[in-house]
Amino acid sequence: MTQHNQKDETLAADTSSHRSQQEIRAHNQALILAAAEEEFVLQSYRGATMQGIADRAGLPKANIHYYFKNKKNLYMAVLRSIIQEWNEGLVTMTVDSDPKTVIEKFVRTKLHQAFVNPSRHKLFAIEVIGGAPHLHEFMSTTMKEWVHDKAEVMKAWHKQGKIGITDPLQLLILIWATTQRYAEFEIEIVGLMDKTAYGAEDEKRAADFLVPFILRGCGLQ
Amino acid sequence: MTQHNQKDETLAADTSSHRSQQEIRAHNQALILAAAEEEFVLQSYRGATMQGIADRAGLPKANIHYYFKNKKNLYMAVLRSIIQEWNEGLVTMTVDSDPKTVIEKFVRTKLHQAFVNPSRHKLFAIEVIGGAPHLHEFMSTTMKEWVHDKAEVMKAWHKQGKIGITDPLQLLILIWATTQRYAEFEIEIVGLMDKTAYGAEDEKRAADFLVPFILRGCGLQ
DNA sequence: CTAAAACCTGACTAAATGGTCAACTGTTTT
DNA sequence: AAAACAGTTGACCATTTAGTCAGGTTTTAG
Repeated sequence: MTQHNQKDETLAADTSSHRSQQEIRAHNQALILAAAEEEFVLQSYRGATMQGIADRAGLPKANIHYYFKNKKNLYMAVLRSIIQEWNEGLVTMTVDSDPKTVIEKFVRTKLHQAFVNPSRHKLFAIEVIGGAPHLHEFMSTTMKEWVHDKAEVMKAWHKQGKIGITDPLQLLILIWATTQRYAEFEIEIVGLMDKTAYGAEDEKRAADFLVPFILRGCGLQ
Repeated sequence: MTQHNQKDETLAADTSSHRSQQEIRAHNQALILAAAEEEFVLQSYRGATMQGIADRAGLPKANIHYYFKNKKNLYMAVLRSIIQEWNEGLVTMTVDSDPKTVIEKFVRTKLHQAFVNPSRHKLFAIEVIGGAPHLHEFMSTTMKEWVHDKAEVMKAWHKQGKIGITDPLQLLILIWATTQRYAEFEIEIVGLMDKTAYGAEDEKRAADFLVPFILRGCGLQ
């Protein structure tokens, strides 16, 4: 509303001894977004309260409303940052790429994202499971294009005899399912391993299993 | 609203021309549980309202409270019915079983459950993603025992050279992830296939991809 | 230095919602 | 038949919570 005023205007120069308004704004928005992400995951949209988010961010509730018009607005902002990360994690994949290399890289990237930032994957999952009411646009444009594009590449690979997969969509679903699972079902998996949280070795353990398994499944080993 | 005509009312002994109280009770409880399941999936625990569940069941709100003490009670009842189904879908798996047969059966069973009753899988997933606050007991007893039991069997298979898997837990995670994904992410998957709902052929398409892929991954083909 | 702009926040309000209850109707038992 | 019991429901209440706002403080620009 009243907060789309000055944006960068200085970028580097800041000689003030106090925190500039830009810094404050950036800092607080990041603080709120992080708090909101956690709260929305733990409590889901309706269960999360603005007061809870405020407490987690260490700010008064009215301040949350100062930066984000309303709850929905804040939720959308969190989703937007997740989509942004999703876009960054994309592997380049062309007809001339080596399937084994590309698929291994893709699996490892997605798996790493899952272990590094499980909250985001959980939130995304909850949104999709609940019917993706706020993600329709993203899923029917960006994501669909990407999927169809990659499916074409994989079909070409198959024609060249480079890969044993005839239904690329199913493979993409499988890779997403298996990698993201470690984030989404963190509590269950950690519990089954008699731990309380993932250790550094768990991503490796997952990758050591998953990468060869999937390559074998694709007939690439 | 008032169209709950009597159904069979024949069951065994019922000479009355009206519905017996037992029938009424069973009927209404089932009605409410089904409505609650949908509502809890779509809105998540806090988002679901007793009024919403009542509307979906075609009953006045106070009637929901007559059958289920409170919201939590109702939610737990829904979870309990899900766990019951989970227990029924278990494949018998011993050291002497044939890995290929057992794994294929397991995958097909889980996949079928996912396509037949996606709502339940969605609800279970939301619960786990949100930290499984109501499933701790189930996960730390029944489920853990089952997993450790099957892991032992698979380790024995590996020692006998019957299977190329050294980390059975990872395999179980993968099978659950890939099969349940079709239920949990129904909206996304259906959207990517340019449909609005699964058709009869989609379970087959998933099975035709998944079963050979997983068997290959296990080195069983 | 000063005025404007941006930031901050305690106190308040309106709406939503879980849960209760008393009065009622229909069924079962004796 | 009639008492006892089970099911039904509109009206009500207490609590929670998103969102507002007026008046404050701090930063920035001229």
